[in-house]
Amino acid sequence: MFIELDLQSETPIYAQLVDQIVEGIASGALQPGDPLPSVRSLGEDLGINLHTVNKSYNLLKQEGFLQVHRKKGVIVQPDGMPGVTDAFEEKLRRQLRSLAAEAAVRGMTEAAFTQMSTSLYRDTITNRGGEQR
Amino acid sequence: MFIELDLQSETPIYAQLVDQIVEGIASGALQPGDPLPSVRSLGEDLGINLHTVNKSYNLLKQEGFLQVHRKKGVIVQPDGMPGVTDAFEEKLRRQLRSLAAEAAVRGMTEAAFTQMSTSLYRDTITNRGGEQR
Amino acid sequence: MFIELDLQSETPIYAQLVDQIVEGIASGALQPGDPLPSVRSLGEDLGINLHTVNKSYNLLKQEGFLQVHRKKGVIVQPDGMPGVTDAFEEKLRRQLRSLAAEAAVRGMTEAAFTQMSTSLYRDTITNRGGEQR
Amino acid sequence: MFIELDLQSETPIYAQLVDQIVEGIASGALQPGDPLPSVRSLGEDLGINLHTVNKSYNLLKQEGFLQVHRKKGVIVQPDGMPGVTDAFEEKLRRQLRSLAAEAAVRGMTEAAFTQMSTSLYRDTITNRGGEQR
DNA sequence: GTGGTCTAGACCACA
DNA sequence: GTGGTCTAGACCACG
Repeated sequence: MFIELDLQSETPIYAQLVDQIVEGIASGALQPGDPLPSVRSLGEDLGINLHTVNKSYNLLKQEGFLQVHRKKGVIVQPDGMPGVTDAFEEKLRRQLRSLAAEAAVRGMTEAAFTQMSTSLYRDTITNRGGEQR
Repeated sequence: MFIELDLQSETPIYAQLVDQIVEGIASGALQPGDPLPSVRSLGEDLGINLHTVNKSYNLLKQEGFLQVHRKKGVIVQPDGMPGVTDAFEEKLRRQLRSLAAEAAVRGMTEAAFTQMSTSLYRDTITNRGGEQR
Repeated sequence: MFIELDLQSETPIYAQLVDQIVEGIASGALQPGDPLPSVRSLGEDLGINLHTVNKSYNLLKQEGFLQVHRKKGVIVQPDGMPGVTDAFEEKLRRQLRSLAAEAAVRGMTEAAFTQMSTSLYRDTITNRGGEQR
Repeated sequence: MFIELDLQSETPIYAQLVDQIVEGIASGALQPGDPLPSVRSLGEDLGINLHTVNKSYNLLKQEGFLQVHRKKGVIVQPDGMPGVTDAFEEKLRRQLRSLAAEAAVRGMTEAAFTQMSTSLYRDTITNRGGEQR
């Protein structure tokens, strides 16, 4: 597994898990249709409570990133990922604004900020072979 | 006052306040040396408890954005804002990575993501006379 | 518990608690990785409010002496204590200078002052097996 | 005047003033019998409230470091400084213990700590020509 | 059950 | 009147 959790972090474990799975999909490490470990086995692997894993899976299902199949178990959404919803754009705006403001106050230039955003975007999709829409 | 809080939001009130003050500094609405309202009056204005305001002020003091002056009360840091610390860069990286990943998965292009980052950065510093690029 | 508070003292309770915990770590009574009581139980034990305990814990967390672990609760920093930071050296200097000055004015000799410093340093690390000199 | 105040400091202004005057006496800059500025003029010089100066002077009078003469005004104690009282020794112990503990935890050696104490003691009495009891 | 957050009301030191 | 401290009681997210 490519998942790393920081138990000292302020961000809840379930949220870290959600993030890492999304990053896994973005990078191509997880392809549409790919199966995910069962709640129980992943919980064991990571040394965390299975309720926590469950919470992450449920959130990702609600968002449309995962599907829960009665037979195949939990798999990565095979029928196309959800697009840019209003809710997401709103969240993106809010967080970017906050980060940009602090960056500006700390003297980070626009160029540096933009550069960082771009390079982090690129990093996340490294393994996808550029089949970017 | 230019501060707007969403009391229903899941992000803590004190964190929203912190953000808004930082954005105020970034935009130039709050200049170095400017006094901030007392915890009591701001709390009253915003309809929140003074302890909540206090928590925000203290966080900003720790970060070096505010000073508690024995005569002037709470003021915006007059002696130069803190630079880009390791801690901030780390936070920036972590959050940008997470946002970029979800954006990519949802089909937002690199150009769109970069564009959004840049424009939000610009928005935050509109009132500052562009003495930062 | 080895903690004694003087509720009548002019030094805030939370500061006394901070001191005592640091002394506990120095003496070896608290080892890296050791769990601390929950804010509730310690508060009850000491007859103080849990928020006061919380404040102490948070200060110690900021300084890097404690960690808030999502599974183990609050524990003594297991990954190496913070070193001699500029801020600490500054504080040390300021306080020692003040104490030394008053001691000198009151006729305490350099030898007596030095002797007292040394012996108090030794006292604090008695139980640590001398792996620090 | 050799007095410097830090209005951003956590230590109250009156306490800083007390400290600096004691250090002045320790260093010999203020000799027994020397007059101190009036409450009013010192307050003006330092840009602080005269009540604050008053508080400092009163504390120092209580401790026996100053005398208030009806004619000469405020002067440095000419009839011998107060010795090492129980209260002072207690205060000294408490603060040194606290500092020593934190120093030890941060990895400062006994030698370094002792060295620092000694050198700060020496610094305070530099200008006194060694007429140390 | 844990820490985090928020509210509320009170006292005090400080300036 | 200001911030700092302490107490108290409540709700919530987390695991």
